[in-house]
Amino acid sequence: MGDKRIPQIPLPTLKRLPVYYQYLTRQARKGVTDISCASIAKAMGLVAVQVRKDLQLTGAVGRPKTGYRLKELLEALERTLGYDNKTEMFLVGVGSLGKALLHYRRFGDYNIGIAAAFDVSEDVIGTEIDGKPVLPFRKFPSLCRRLHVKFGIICVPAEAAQEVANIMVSSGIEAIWNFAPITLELPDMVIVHNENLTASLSILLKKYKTQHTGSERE
Amino acid sequence: MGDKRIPQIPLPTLKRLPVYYQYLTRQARKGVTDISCASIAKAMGLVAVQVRKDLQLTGAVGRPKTGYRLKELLEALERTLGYDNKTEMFLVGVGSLGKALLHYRRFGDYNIGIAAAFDVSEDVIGTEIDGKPVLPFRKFPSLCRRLHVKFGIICVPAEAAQEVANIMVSSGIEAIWNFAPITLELPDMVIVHNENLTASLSILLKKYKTQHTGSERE
DNA sequence: TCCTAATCGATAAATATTTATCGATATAAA
DNA sequence: TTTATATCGATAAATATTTATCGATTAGGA
Repeated sequence: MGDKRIPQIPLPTLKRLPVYYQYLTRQARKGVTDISCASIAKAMGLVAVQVRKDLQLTGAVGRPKTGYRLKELLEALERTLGYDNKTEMFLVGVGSLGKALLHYRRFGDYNIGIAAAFDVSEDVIGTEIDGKPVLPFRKFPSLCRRLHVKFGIICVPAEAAQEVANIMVSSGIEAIWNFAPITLELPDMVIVHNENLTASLSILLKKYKTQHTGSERE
Repeated sequence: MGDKRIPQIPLPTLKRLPVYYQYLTRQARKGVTDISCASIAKAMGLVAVQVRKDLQLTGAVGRPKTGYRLKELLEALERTLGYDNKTEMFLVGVGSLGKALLHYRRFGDYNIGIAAAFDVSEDVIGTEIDGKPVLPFRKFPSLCRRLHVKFGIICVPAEAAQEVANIMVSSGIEAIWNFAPITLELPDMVIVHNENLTASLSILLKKYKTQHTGSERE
């Protein structure tokens, strides 16, 4: 079911790589030039072997006794994660969450930008948020095709999400970052990545209760 | 490293349970009364055995031929995920993301509420967002103790996150939902759940590139 | 009433991921 | 120059997770 193509990088590793990258960027800014798996692991609450195995998948090579050259390691991560090419996205749904994402500056660090936002509400159409124009959603298909945008962000309510996704895909979008708490039904070709904040908060809640009310009573 | 307590529910399952819950709630609203693993799996892009195994961990019991009684299943999930008790949270950092979370209505569906927000900026202190007061951060410790709030949300910039987390913990917070892109160093007792939006977007990017530029050239 | 088909629950197999171990090697100190 | 040691890379072991299989059971139709 869904995409059966074998990923070159296991998903658990892929989830950790960007976090390593963030940490390593900060270390580089502090002036660190060489770094070992052990120190990375310590900072991130992991074990060294795991970090080593993850980093091996980026093609980076370290050296005995001193570890990795930080600069080389960052470059390897950038190549692996695709930060070395500019990526433009279109966002749909300029509610409070959509606005928050439009304000987010950090995406730029990874060569990712939101080119424009779309909505159906007259209240926001015509405004600009952090320099990005908010356009009427009916213009999405033509603009998407014209600018060859392949990435979409869905920030509309759950009820509207499937329809927005359908229009996105028929307009040429090939990868969707979905903040609506529903499972989108789309062709297997389309990459969907769900960001389900409520579900995520729910995990925190359960982890807490597991630890504090002991094991399930039975 | 970190918490070594064995979780009763495997993390991958725990991540899926709230998503089942969301889907099942919608089905219930549509008037569905009985539901099978096969149909749930189909809707969510999973396989039936996996859904069955996940649901078994909630204690719900299904019946041959008809599947689960939806009402019973929802109750089992609510018990398992802790939605059956009210949870109050404090949020720190009322930037655009913090505001977006304060506006989020869906947390209420799970009996989770943000009781108040805190910031150091005079621009927001004293305002109300969706009925929740924004208070000066210096009042956090006393209020936190007084109201016995155990859950904190961190929406401040990365540079300030560790300090905010420290103050949270010393004020009695026991579980933190962290939106800052850094790994917090805190006592093992404290549950931390990271919501790293940039890292997450990065995963989408990589999945896309993996599928479209084929396998790593080598 | 009897038969068929759909479904669960349990067990087992397969696969994926994490963790341990160990030899080789380069750096830095003696 | 020699030696001690931190580290990597590779391989192997352990663990966790997903997927397959199969018997038992129940609803619904013949």
